[in-house]
Amino acid sequence: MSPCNEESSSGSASTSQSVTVTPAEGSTEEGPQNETKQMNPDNQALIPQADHEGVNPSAAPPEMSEVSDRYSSLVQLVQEGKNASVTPERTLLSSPRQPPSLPTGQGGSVPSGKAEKASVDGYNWRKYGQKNVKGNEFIRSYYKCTHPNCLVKKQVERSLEGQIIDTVYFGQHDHPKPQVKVPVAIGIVASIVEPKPEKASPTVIEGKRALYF
DNA sequence: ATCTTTTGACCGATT
DNA sequence: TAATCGGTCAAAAGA
Repeated sequence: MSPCNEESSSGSASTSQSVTVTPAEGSTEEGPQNETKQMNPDNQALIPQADHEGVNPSAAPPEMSEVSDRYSSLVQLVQEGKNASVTPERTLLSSPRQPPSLPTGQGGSVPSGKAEKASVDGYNWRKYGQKNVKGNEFIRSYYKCTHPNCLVKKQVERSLEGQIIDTVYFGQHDHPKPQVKVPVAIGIVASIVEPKPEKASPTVIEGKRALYF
């Protein structure tokens, strides 16, 4: 019954994924250095952007060799034509010196306690795993959206210092952001639920694949 | 009582 | 074929 049946008890990530670089969702407040890579895990979540192949980052420039190997792998998968319905969205908070004091989770490593139930992206996440990757250089945390019918996942990669290196979203939410009760004063500054077309319009920004590092 | 985080183990993919 | 890496599961503990 669980909507998240994509991962059958056997490990291994769903392989289908297409790279679509989109503007960071929370970038509104995160800053210009954010990047959001989003990929769609497997089934629904994303609208097949068949017509977007033209802008597919698969055109990854050779110079991008500096890009994280993971991203390269993703691009590779896409190029191989694995599945065109995945949209990886990476949010790079890699500002080399992002003070670990952002509102929730995203900005600051939360070593313990509720990490980022409602992160800057406005959704609720549940952590289901953590791994040291890239030679223990980074700690990658795995989150799932807690919404009943939402298959969206995200990976948050942190450095050993706790700084967020990047955030990768898998899939798109097909539900509105959970209503967050905020003081009116704050509500004025930040509208929680924006009319932003979450999935209706797949923001595909090709030129934005610039990945940092 | 419920939900989330933590952590080790398992399994598949890749090299 | 074996080793390594990466992603997820599941039990336990804490809030």
